[in-house]
Amino acid sequence: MLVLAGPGSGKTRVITHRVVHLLRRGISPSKILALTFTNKAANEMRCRIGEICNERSMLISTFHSLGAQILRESSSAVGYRHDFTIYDESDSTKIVKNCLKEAGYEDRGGLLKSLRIAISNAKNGLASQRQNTHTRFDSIFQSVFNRYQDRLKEYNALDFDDLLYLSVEAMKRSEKVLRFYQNRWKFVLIDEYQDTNASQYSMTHLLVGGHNNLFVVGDPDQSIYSWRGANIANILDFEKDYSYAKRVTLDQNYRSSSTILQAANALIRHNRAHHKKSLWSNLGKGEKIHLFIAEDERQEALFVVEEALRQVEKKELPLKECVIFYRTNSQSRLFEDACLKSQLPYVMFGGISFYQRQEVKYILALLRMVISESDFISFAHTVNFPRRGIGNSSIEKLKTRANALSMPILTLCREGCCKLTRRGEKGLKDYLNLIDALRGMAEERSPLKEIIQRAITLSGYEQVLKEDPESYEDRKENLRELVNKAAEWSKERDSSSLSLFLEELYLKSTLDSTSRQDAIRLMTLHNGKGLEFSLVFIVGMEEDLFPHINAKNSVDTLEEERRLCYVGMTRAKCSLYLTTATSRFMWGESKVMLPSRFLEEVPADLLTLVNKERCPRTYGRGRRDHKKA
DNA sequence: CTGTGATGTATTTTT
DNA sequence: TACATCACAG
Repeated sequence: MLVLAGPGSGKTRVITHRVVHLLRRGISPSKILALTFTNKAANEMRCRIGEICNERSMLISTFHSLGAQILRESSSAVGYRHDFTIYDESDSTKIVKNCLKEAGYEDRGGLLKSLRIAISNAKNGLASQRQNTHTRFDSIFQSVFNRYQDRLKEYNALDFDDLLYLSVEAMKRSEKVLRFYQNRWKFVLIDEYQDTNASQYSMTHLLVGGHNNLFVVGDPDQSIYSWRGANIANILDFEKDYSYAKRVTLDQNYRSSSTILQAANALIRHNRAHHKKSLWSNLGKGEKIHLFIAEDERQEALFVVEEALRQVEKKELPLKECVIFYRTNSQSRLFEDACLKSQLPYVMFGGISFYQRQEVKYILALLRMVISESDFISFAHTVNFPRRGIGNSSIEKLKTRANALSMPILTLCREGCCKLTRRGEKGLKDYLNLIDALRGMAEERSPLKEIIQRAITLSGYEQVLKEDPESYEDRKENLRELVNKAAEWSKERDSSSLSLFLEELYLKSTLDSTSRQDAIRLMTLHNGKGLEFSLVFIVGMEEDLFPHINAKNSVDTLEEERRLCYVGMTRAKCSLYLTTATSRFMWGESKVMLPSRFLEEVPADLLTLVNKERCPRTYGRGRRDHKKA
């Protein structure tokens, strides 16, 4: 069954109710699998199902978590041990960097970044089917890619893409594995199907192979992840792939005023091939869409924050009903500052996620060394911090040696035959003692909370933090939060398994303790998908920022920007503000900005200019009343 | 090995 | 801007 569902038409509701329906019909919850793309979405679904029928034992998971689970159970089919570590983007980038160096190339002209992307694409497109054209890039790619894969294996680690790619491989290579999973889940439901990439598509196809009992929900007009491999054809061709599929279209919107929907419809109509469905609602016209034109980015931020406060008071809304959407993370700082200045409580989503903060990352890397003997990246991250006299050249020496003897890095260190400086030898011994002490605790099944607390103190990290009083409290607070999270997690799962805890943390981009706080939300447009708010600001509506300059050289990417704008607008229930600045400080200099074409694409009669009197000289609406400077 | 300061360089979106 | 890398001194 294919459900094509526009924004606000009750997509998630459809899935939750289908699950509930299955349960009521007596289907065992363990036979049901629901897949989402984000943990946030998975949690929400879990809660909503729980509210209705108090049944929590079915698997509701992201594709990546499912991949991890499959590989924990069946990784031997693809030649991996089951106790692998999962590397995030920054970990794998470090490896690529090393490989590039080893292969004898310099990272100039963004080569590193292109390689990262090429590697990811090769895995996501499944089967590294890059044609072997003999360009320079291809030869570099081949040698780096091979090294990269070797390193991952050596470190007993998988990157994010491997979680999908290798679980597909496992099912392809082993009939037994395939059968096992096909029998395990007899009902598969997928949310946001338009975001599936080739790996996810194959995974789905394989999983439902035995029964074809598949229920997907999605909206081609909300596809905003093609840059990470999502393929819109997966949803458009659904009826070809599954010839007897039924299709249902949901086009009544229960969220937004008709003005907002009209605007969004008009916008998306500028795409060549948007799915022909027009949203409608019977919630009334509501207010016009507000347009604010600021002189510069600071005025923009100030206006947005003040206006948010005004509206929230006037309409007696809770603060969390209000969101500020921006295109790039770098814009977030402006709004953070403005919120601080106006003493407006805020929560920022995305950005530097919790576990990527250096203090958290350090402790997590240390903990990973507790479970892994071969995780070189975490080793390099922790071995000389605090300073133990083991600098880059020593680490390099250890790495080459481990590689030559094909021995896990820690095992090598224990052998103690590496001819370091006297200080280095001593430092390394201290480090090993630290790891072993923590291992001892883990083996005795000490509570997670205590292991982590011990890691913080015993490593001497706390002392190091104190040296920078400026940031001490913040960092300490983050670590405290990590400890709390661990305690909470243990209690919830009734488990004190360090490895399970780490895995879950690494697959999570955020720590969702903030989700209930009553504060205004700051996030990128991408982060907003699936959410709704009474009061929405979309800021930085300027050419080259939104649509982003990098997206402007092809129609496909430009249309994706437009879909992103569509997603943003349709988050709004009753008030929508679009703001733009005529000049903006970027790359160290002030630049004159032109209003986004998306503003022109919204019918003028749906808009109202907020600040006619304050900025009389600037841009008016439409070509006709565009003032000449 | 470690710390400092100069110099260069690249700036989308994320599981 | 702001982050990474490099050269150099201690």
